[in-house]
Amino acid sequence: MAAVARAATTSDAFNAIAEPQRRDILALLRAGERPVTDLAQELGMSQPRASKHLRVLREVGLVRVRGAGKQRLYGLDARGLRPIHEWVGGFERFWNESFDRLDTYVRDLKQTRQEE
Amino acid sequence: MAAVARAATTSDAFNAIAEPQRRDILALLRAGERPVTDLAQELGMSQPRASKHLRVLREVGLVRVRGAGKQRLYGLDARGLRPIHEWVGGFERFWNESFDRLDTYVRDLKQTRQEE
DNA sequence: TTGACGTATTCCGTTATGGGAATACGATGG
DNA sequence: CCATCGTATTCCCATAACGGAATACGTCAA
Repeated sequence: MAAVARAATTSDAFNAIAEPQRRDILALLRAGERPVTDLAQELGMSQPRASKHLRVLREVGLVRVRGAGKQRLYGLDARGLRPIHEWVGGFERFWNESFDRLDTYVRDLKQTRQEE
Repeated sequence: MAAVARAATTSDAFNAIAEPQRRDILALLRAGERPVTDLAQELGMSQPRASKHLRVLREVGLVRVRGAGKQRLYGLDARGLRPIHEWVGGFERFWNESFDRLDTYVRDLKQTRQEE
């Protein structure tokens, strides 16, 4: 426990949605609650895997579980996505406006020789 | 090269912005182009570290570099954030609407005993 | 050329993540 | 109580990812 290594982890919404499969799960859940098996099958992944992803999603609060008899129904709790939407939204004017500036870059690149 | 292990990597915008420090960098760049040293200092991180983060951001296309004499100026290219904004936006109605549904959950939790 | 400055990269160590397989749990129906 | 279904967890592996420190590069000035 000397070096710090990886700083953050899969403990916030940003990280949670960085995983494609988790995004898929969230997307599916918009249609309504679903048991793990359902999701796993629909997404073509093993049940354990789906469970793991759901765990992460649950820990960050993007998903809720509800026991329904023998099953456990997972449901979406999108509130955690709002901060993300807002953060990204803070760049909205840039992805429209930035073209002028980009032209400058592009022009420059021809002599700067972009590495890689 | 048997087990696949981690599927995706830090090769897309979603992953890029999963890192708090990279988000900070992007935020700073909204003010305009900046050399690495500047960013590093302002964010209280070492120069190598800043360079590494900028590399990731560059590889996903969220940032552009431009050689300016002895320096290299980094600039924002927010276009890559748009898809993210849209994806997350797809959940907008849920973080407002979902309260009704949440009530159901909450009511249920009292008997289901949410683990952890 | 040499030196200096600004910046990128490499090497190393640590951590954590995603996946697979097997297994442990929990609840329900007999 | 037992078998079973649905689901979560554990164990293990391979890999990638951050961080730090040292170092290699590239460019410009003298």
